[in-house]
Amino acid sequence: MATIYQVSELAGVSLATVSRVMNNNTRVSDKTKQKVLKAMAELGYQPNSIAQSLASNRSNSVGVLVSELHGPFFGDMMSAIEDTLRLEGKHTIITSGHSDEERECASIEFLLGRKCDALILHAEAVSDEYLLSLESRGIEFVLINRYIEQIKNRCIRLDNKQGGYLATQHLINLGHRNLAYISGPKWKQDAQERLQGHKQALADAGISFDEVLCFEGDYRQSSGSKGLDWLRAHAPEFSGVICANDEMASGVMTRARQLNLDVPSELSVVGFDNIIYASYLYPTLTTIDYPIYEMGRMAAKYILKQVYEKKNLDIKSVFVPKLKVRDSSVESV
Amino acid sequence: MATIYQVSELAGVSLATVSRVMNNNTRVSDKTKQKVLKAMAELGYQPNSIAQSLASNRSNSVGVLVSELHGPFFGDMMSAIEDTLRLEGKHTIITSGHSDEERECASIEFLLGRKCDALILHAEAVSDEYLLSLESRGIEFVLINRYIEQIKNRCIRLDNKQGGYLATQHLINLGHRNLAYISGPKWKQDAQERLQGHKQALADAGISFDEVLCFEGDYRQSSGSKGLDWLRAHAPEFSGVICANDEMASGVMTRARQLNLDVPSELSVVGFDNIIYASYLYPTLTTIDYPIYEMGRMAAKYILKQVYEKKNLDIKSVFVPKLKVRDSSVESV
DNA sequence: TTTAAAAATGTAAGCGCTTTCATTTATAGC
DNA sequence: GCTATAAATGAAAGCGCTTACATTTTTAAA
Repeated sequence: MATIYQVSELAGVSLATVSRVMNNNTRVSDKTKQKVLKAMAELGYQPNSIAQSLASNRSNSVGVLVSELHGPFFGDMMSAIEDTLRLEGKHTIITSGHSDEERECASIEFLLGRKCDALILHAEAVSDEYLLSLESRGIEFVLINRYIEQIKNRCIRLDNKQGGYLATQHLINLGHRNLAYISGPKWKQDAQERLQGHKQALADAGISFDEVLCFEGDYRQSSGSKGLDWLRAHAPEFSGVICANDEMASGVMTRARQLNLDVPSELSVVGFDNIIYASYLYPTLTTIDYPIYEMGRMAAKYILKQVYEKKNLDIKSVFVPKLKVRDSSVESV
Repeated sequence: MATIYQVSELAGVSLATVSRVMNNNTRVSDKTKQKVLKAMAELGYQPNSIAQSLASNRSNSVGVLVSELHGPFFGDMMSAIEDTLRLEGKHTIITSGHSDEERECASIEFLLGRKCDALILHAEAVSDEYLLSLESRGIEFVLINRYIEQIKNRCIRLDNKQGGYLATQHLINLGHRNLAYISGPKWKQDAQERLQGHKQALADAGISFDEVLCFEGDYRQSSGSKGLDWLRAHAPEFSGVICANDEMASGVMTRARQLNLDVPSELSVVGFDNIIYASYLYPTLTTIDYPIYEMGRMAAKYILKQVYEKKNLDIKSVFVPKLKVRDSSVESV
């Protein structure tokens, strides 16, 4: 592997000059520049990124923390981030935190140990204080799907409350009055917000919220099934159920089928996220679209702008959810 | 950020000694070791991984190439790899190649430029020659789901042919004689092998293979739907369809429903891969289990063994597919 | 004790770049 | 042609580690 030294020798210039043409910022005469470029091509020179990092104190890598590496939601998020960063020659180091405080923390420190220039975090379990402490440590980062007032400009988020509102309003508009809700884990911010939106929609329609119509799931398929069972056992009758994500909605539909409860004629189901296979389910799932790809892209842009000084990037921090009506919800009879 | 120099000063030893306790391989007396450890703790010292990499000519990072960052299949693969490598303090740089020769190539060179110690590749589009050239460049890598005779020990793969065989045999055993097949893109090795298995199973059952019962899809949901339409328009009657992956099978089921064709009573469907939501579909999908998580883990182990000299790791290169019977396939009437 | 071998520790030369500062060369106004 | 200034280039000092080799200390056999 050729080094900068060999290039400088072949081109008959100093190291500094070669370095300059590589980082084509400083003024180098066009003539020498061509000489250097020619030498580089001749030697098939590739700068050693490790050495660059050490000397410039910049690794050109950004660390990403997701909850899980699998799952359609995070897949889209990672895709968006990697696509965007790669175009600028930055690389993406991905870790998963499994929604666990300790593991999220360990992942973040791991990324920092790797000298990432910045972090993009989908951190669920770690405390606000910890995140704020990153800020005071001078670490560059951006949060996806989390809101902390003190650092709101670092938060790329969806208006989850509005999403919860839309989902519930949709069923109310279809004439449903008795609605069940399957929530995500209540310690998660997005779960809380979605539930708030649900309550608000009920209130605005003059329907009172009933605790017994609300089941706390864990965002996984199985807890949708479990939730439906629990609700049927404990709650008064209901004609529709709103789920805080699509996977639980899928669980509800699966279980409903086992119970010979027809979706949507006997039970309308609404999900949240609009993950790819929401439209593969039967019936296809009415849900709230979460523009995670766009948000991932935006997070990457934020970093490009703040850390890598790319100009002309408009940063938008709050995204608006949209109702996606499909076959799993119909008018109440 | 404390450096090794400050540690050495505080501990009253030389740089070399500090370095030695960090890489706790060489002999350092227990007494000095404790002194150094204490100094490190006191300073909150974290080694600079970039400097380590430069000095040791080892980045402790492994590059991973997948086709897509999203999708349940690659999600599991990445999970497995990251989980395994992280335990050893290695990090994972992920890129996607989108099944496109140029992009796969660019990704690989990108990873190499980042000085990855090794690569784990799910390369579909790049040529055998290119991959062989990596070998001769002295690059450490392992291939997932691809077989090249000359470097077979670097290939972690599933017996795709056997999988195709099992899927078809399953329907034959259920009494089906008229079977359609929806293949993946024929230029992909796994698609070819799966189709071979299908043909073999037909042959072993004394059924002749009919080109017109075989549709070439692109592994995506939509081409399953398209395939079903095409087959119904062009092929003789069939009571079962084997799909080269689950997504296309899902497409078939969706389209069948639209056509009022009942699965499984009028059409048995079998998929391949056993991705997570194969069991969420309705009816739940009979499929071939692809132990991608185990294979990802194995690829990572291969690297740990070959590149990072971890001992006591058994490497297994060929994995065996298993039939997973669910509700989408029944006896032929 | 004496001494040779083994164990522990230190010295210093890189790893391949970036970047500050000094020096040389070109440019232009007179 | 001669300066004053700007532009281009070069020299060299790091960045924070690892590691070959040299040196010192310990251990144990004679």
